[in-house]
Amino acid sequence: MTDTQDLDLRKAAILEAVVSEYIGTAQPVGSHHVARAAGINVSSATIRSEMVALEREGYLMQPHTSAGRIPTDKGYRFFVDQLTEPGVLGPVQRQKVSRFFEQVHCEMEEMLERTSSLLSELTSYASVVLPPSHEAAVARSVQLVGLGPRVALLVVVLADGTVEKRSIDLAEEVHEEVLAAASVRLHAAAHSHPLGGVTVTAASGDPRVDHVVALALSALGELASEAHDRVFVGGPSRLAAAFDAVETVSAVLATLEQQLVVVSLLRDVLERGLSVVIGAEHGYESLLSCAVVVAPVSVEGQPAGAVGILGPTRMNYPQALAAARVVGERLGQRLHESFDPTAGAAPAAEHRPRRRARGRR
Amino acid sequence: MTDTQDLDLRKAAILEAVVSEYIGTAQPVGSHHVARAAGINVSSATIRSEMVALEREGYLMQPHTSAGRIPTDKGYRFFVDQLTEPGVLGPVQRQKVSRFFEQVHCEMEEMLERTSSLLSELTSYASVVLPPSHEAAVARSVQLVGLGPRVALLVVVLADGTVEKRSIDLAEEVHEEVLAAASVRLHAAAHSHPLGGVTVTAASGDPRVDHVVALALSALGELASEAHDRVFVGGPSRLAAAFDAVETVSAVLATLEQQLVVVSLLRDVLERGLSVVIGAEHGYESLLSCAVVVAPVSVEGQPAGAVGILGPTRMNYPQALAAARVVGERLGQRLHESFDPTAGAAPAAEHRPRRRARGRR
DNA sequence: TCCTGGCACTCGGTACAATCGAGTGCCAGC
DNA sequence: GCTGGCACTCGATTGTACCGAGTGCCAGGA
Repeated sequence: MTDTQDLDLRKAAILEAVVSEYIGTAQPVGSHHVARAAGINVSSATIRSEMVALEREGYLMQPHTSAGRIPTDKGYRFFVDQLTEPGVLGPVQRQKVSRFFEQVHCEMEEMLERTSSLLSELTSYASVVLPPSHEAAVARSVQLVGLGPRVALLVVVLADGTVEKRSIDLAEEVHEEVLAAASVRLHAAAHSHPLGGVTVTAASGDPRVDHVVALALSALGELASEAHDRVFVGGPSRLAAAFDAVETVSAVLATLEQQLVVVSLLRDVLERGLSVVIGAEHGYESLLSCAVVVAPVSVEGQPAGAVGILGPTRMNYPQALAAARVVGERLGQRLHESFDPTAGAAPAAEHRPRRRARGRR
Repeated sequence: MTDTQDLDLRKAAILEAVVSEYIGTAQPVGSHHVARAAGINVSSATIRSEMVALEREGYLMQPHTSAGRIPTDKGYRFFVDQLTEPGVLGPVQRQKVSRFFEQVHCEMEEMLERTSSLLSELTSYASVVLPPSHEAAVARSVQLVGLGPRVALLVVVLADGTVEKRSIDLAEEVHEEVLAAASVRLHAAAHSHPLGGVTVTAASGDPRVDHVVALALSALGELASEAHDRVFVGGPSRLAAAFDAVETVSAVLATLEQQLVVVSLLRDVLERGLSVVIGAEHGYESLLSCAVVVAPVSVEGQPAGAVGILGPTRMNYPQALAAARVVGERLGQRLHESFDPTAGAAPAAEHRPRRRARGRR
């Protein structure tokens, strides 16, 4: 009964009209408006009866009798899945993207941060950028630096230019030389290895060194698994404009402040292979009135984080999908060019990426 | 005429009553309410005539005839300067602060970030934490790490545990050994020197090394001056609750997103030696309806950043002042204990800091 | 059978008046 | 110089009427 897959063609057209108009106006849409919409050639009366059916099937709802209809989450879902293809960015936006990726030249973090701003600017919603996981990242350098007599800092430089660190409590006082020796051993063991899989086989002659190395290794392990719980959130201020109830804004922002929640939301979406999550589809109560559009970022086919857009459920899906996809793709290329050691390093202004052409015209 | 300094005692009492009540209720305050307030022993009629005077002198205003009065920026200013002393934190809050500083144990950035959350939680406003400037920071380690054939990363570890980095474009391909040699020279030159004042005197034998060193030095200089344009903003979601117009929220958040603006605002306030800035007193139009409370953070008497609270002009100043002051002070101590090399490093759970006692009971 | 125009009905939004009440300014009197 | 009293203002609330967008239903026509 609720077989979703195919709504009768006319119903689909009506649903599309309702969603499109509601996205634009934020006002409940009445049968007359739908009748006037392009591609609909039946009277408003007919549309009314169809709308009753759509409502019964859960695609639409009425805020109150004698008002127009607004889409339900299910309605949006159908719209996104069946009625709309990715959409294309406008020329202005496309230019913004191009210019951005031509000009940006900086550390990883700053790049992600700015990408996040870009995405937010393109769509007028908040955006989220999830950095590549460190599990697979290759260490370029590992170093122990003494901070105090009993505190050392483990500094790891990854191939992508990221630097991670962690302070280590050395229960007892440790000599500079011991630290240095440990640092050398660590560097040798970790260099060019993925962060997750560093081991030190043989013991050195000095048990004090071994002790420090062991401590550092466990810290390294923690880094590998933990450190990627960061996201870059862009343009939260635009959320205030997208909603009208101040409490909604407050609740959504509060959720966005909890990086952990955002990270797991994004990961979850990615794992489920989705690109859009609407309203209650994710489990977060505070984000009930939000939708999230996600696009993966990949470097040479390997997953390397994601970009996301967070807006009201009545967001402009085609546009958001297009923006996320394009920015995700370009970001992947950019990461590849700038940071991947196998590539030609210094990024030139113009590079037509070698294609894996995807119906983008 | 507008001599501010002294309002007649009774006027001052009335002003105080109005401000206090308005801070609590956000409703215009009428003469009857004031008459009922503690410490006021005159009739509402008398108060009315005094209020007329206060309004004429610019301390109060009426949203419309036949409404109560609300304070102007000038009114708040007088309240803060003359009518209120710092205030004391409630026991619950004080406990939160203590527990926080006992438990927190992590890198600099995370500590600042969390401090920011703490401050926001204490006050229910947004908070801002300005990290210590790097100008004076002492380098613990300087390192060059090759990322690609023509790209190297300059990694600097500071005594406070901060790590800064900057990628360097080496116009031409550079050998690992050259990089290593340059790295060693840099480290020697920079170790234990303040970031701002690193120089390399003698040339090495190898011009290629010298070239790389020169590039790195200039990058180092940039780092010293630029890198501190960061702030940690906490609890922006609470702003949504503090204002009621959604556009205000949006404007304020947008301003908060521009780190640069926030940094210069804070620095400006610090330089002017103020601890409170109200409404139009700072020059930022978008923050017209905001007030900022700032407290310096100092480590052993040296300025080391600041903490700030950003809320509506009708914020609870005594509480905010107290919170900022206490957190700023504790943060300074904490930074000292954790990161200052001259101190006893490993921070134990209980340390009665040696005081510089300040009327805190 | 399905679509359509027509019709009665619903109900939120707006406009308007009446009322209420918190608050004011002014003034005569203590 | 303070106070109580009084007339007045004006936003907020309530009630009423009305408009109009929108609905559901139905009889008639392709």
